[in-house]
Amino acid sequence: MNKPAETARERILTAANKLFYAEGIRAVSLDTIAEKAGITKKTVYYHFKSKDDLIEAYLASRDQPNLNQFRKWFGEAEGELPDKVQAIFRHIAVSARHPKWKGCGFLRTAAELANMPGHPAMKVGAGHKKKFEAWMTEEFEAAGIGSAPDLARHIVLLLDGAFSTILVHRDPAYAEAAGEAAQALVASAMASQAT
Amino acid sequence: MNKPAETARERILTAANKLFYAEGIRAVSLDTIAEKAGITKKTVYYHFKSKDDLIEAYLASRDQPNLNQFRKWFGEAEGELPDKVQAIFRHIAVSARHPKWKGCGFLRTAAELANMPGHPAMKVGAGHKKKFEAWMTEEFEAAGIGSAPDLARHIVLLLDGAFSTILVHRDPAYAEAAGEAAQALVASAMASQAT
DNA sequence: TGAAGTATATTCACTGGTGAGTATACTTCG
DNA sequence: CGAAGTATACTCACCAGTGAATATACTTCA
Repeated sequence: MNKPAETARERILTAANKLFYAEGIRAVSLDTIAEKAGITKKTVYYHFKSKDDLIEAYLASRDQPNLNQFRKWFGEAEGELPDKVQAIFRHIAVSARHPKWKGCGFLRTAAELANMPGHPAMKVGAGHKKKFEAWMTEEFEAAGIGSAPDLARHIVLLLDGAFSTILVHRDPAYAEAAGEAAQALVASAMASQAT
Repeated sequence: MNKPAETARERILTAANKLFYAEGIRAVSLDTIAEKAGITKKTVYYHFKSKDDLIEAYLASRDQPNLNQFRKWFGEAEGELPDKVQAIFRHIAVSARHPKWKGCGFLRTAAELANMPGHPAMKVGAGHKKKFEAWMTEEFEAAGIGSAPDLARHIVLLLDGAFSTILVHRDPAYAEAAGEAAQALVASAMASQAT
């Protein structure tokens, strides 16, 4: 009945999350992950077929938590729709000030695996981004915006642009700028929509 | 009087360009680069202090060519300022259809080196992106747009967003969408500017 | 002029270390 | 018992970087 708090599999995933995100996919060995999880490499291979399999599981484990985070930022924001969208970017700017922030794990993994388009982790990453875009589309449709899919895509572009440029310049101001552009685009789409 | 066409150093850089861009920084060994360049690894170390040094040189060698490409696309485009900006995105969409296209080398390198913010290659990458932003600012200022720096930054965000999302989804349509958003932002900035 | 010296450029063969993945044996508990 | 889970100890390939030697070309000065 005593809870060891975490199974071996969970400890592996926790360690993989931290290390893959902090250092990058190819920079981290399974030896390092096993050591951090407090088990041996063979146990990693018992729970995961290969390193690629673990990479996929790492991204899959971030899918829902990340989406929920965005939903929370959006939902709890004050103001109208444009402000709620902008709030997402404001929160990213805040996150990006933490020293451990290293951009978007999905985007960075996609960059590292660019030469393996069929990699299962790439599909998880693409699925994650699609879900975000679909959610934005829903929100815009609910607000009666006609060009909801186009607008959602523009927001996605600004969001991923913010992740990338902040990482290059180490300057969260790019998230603020993206938030302003997003706010303007949403406001403009609402204005051109007769009520 | 016979021309050996390329020095060893140039051959190394050419090989590094192709391999680093195609496979990623950490995925490519100096053995592979040396082999592709038709020389010995030790010769690589004669011309470059370390792998990190070669990575830096690789990015530096892409700085001007990439900027010139953007300038050419912009300069040769028909139409007004918004259309010229949009043309950049249209050309990216075309490029992204080539099978060898793997996104922006600067962005992907930044993603791989996210855990080494002080890496010299990161500075080269940041400098490259800053130059693009500065050039856009100039163009907008020349057109009499008051908020030129803000607008330039928004274009940068859309551009890097396009690079990232195309890579994730393997879908050049994101460049078209970004181009439309960029076109709209520029047109809007021009409209709100009294002539 | 030409021999001796020096800088440039390159090779072969190697090292110490790490990487992914595995063969086999031990443990623990239903 | 026997299956699930874990450990020890290993293989084999690769990788960043180096030591020692060599070839080539450019000085310098007797």
